[in-house]
Amino acid sequence: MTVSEKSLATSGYNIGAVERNAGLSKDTLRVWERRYGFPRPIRDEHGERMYSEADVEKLRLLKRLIDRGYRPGKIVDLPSGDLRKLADTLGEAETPPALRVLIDLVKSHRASELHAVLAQILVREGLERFILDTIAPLNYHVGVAWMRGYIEVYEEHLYTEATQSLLRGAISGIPATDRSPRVLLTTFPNEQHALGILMVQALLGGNGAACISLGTQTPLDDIVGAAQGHEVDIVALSFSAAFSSNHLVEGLTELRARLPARVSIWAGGGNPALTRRPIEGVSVLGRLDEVGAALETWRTLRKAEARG
Amino acid sequence: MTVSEKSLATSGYNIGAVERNAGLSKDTLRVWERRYGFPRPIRDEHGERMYSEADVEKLRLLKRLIDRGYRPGKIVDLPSGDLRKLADTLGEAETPPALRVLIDLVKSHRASELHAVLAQILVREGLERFILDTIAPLNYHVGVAWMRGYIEVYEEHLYTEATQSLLRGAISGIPATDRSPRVLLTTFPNEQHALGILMVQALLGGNGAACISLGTQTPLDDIVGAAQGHEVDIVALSFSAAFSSNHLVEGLTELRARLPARVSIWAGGGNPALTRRPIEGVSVLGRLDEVGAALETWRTLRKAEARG
DNA sequence: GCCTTTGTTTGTCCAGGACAAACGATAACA
DNA sequence: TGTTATCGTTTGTCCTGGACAAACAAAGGC
Repeated sequence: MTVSEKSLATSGYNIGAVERNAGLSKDTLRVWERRYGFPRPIRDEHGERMYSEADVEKLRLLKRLIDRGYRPGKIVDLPSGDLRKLADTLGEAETPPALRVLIDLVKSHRASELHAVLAQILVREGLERFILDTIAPLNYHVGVAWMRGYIEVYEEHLYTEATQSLLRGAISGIPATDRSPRVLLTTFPNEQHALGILMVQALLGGNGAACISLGTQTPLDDIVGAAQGHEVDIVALSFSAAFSSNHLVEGLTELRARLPARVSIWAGGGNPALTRRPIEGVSVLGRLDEVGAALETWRTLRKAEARG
Repeated sequence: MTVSEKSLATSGYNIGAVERNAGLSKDTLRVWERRYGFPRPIRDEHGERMYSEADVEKLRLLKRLIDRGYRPGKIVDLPSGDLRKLADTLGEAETPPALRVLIDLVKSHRASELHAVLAQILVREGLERFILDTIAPLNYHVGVAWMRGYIEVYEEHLYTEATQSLLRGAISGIPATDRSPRVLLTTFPNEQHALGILMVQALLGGNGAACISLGTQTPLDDIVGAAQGHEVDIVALSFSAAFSSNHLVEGLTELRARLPARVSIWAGGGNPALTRRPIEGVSVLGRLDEVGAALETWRTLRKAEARG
């Protein structure tokens, strides 16, 4: 009898299955049981934990709230209903009707229609306005909708796919250039959100910079290696709200120390740590619409240096 | 002293980093140390394991060989050199000159040139042949080159970006359809490789199937939810060689149990566990060129069912 | 030959202790 | 008033060493 057959037969989850399903490590699950008394799964004939469907459901809710800043000790004793209400009241901003229509397309699983409508907007408004006025705010509101439980994880995945597809299509339409600056785009390990660097790549490419994207999750060593190998002028990194603030500060500080001074570092994205305290030698792009200006500034400065 | 400063100073990996890097669980790493005496990492000032670069390197080699059917106890004592020789004889095929040229472009950081050459091949050969004859074998050989240390992580990232960009561009050019089957494409959590599902999406889309991609790393629950929400006929999953064999079998078994019988499951990718033992109710696509045939088979069967 | 049984290997689970990093509150300072 | 240090609390990850089921290999019986 295999493990999964066993868990199916008794209709419960073993600790490994819960780790996969709820996204909480085995160590965490055991230590929560010890400290908070939840979850307290029944044991099978060999003393191994068997979690119920309700346990896993509540663990998922807890994980969602903790990701948004709640602390386990404060909410672990609340019943599932209260947790659900809490998740509902999290998002504050009203969604504008134009975006609401798009989110409803996501919600009703009309993937191809969503893609078509977005493509239409892209053609009508042009790449830059499309990103600044549609995709960036839409990202935010999809995030809010997800947090409220209004859309499911898989619906958010669907949205991300559609957007990525459009952006990559638009980027590949930008003619290659050797104009400076050369910009390396990526994220640190554990940062999975690719949309940030795609948007920046599109904006920079549209302004004639030479972009080299490494996708997400490049180890620090390799960022340094790539910056040297490709002889870039700027390393641009994106940080979503979920990324650990400390890792952000430590990572950027270490990167700054290891890159030659002539290579600029740009950091952007929705992470609050970016606006908390400046990091020496790192430029923070608070919003996407600052990208164009930052590029102009860089070119002006470099020209002045060349002259002086 | 922070984690990254610490890791910078002593230049080692903690056990969590090794788990991510070599794909062996913490439990496994500890029990190997207890049983085989390898790896025997030094300890930091708090008694925590600090693995060396060489340890991680050898662990990666071991993992690769074990995935191919070798048993830990038999090979763990061999020196890295012998393991490498063993691994070399596994990846039997010589890299054909045509692919060699492409890999050398990766190696010499000529990103735009690589993109241009690939785009040329795509136009000349058509999407299906491009994928089957160029991208699929190239993927394999880039993987081998990385394993042998011939190319760096960031060079592999660069290759992945170029390929993704081309494939997504091609996919977005495929007109939307409502022809059956409806196929949901994604990967399990911890499986980050997106190229597998992109290639399948391109092949299926080219054959008139309606594809819905969720990107990578969709939790099991959400795969089930998406399959229902989108009313799909087939759920297609991709598994790279690095994905844990145990999680693969358990995950697929659980998914099979939770999806209605009328929904087919297709599994593909380079993971050796797929070809080791069949999983009931799961179709394994050993190679990409089986996708077309599998699609035909599905349509024939469905037509027969409708008649009978 | 093939199927069952028995022995060995191997990965995952367990308990309960420890501690660094993250967090939050309070105090000191500009 | 607002911003930076200090200190206690919370929380996740790591530790040890034991146990055992599942996977695998080898030997036995039909």
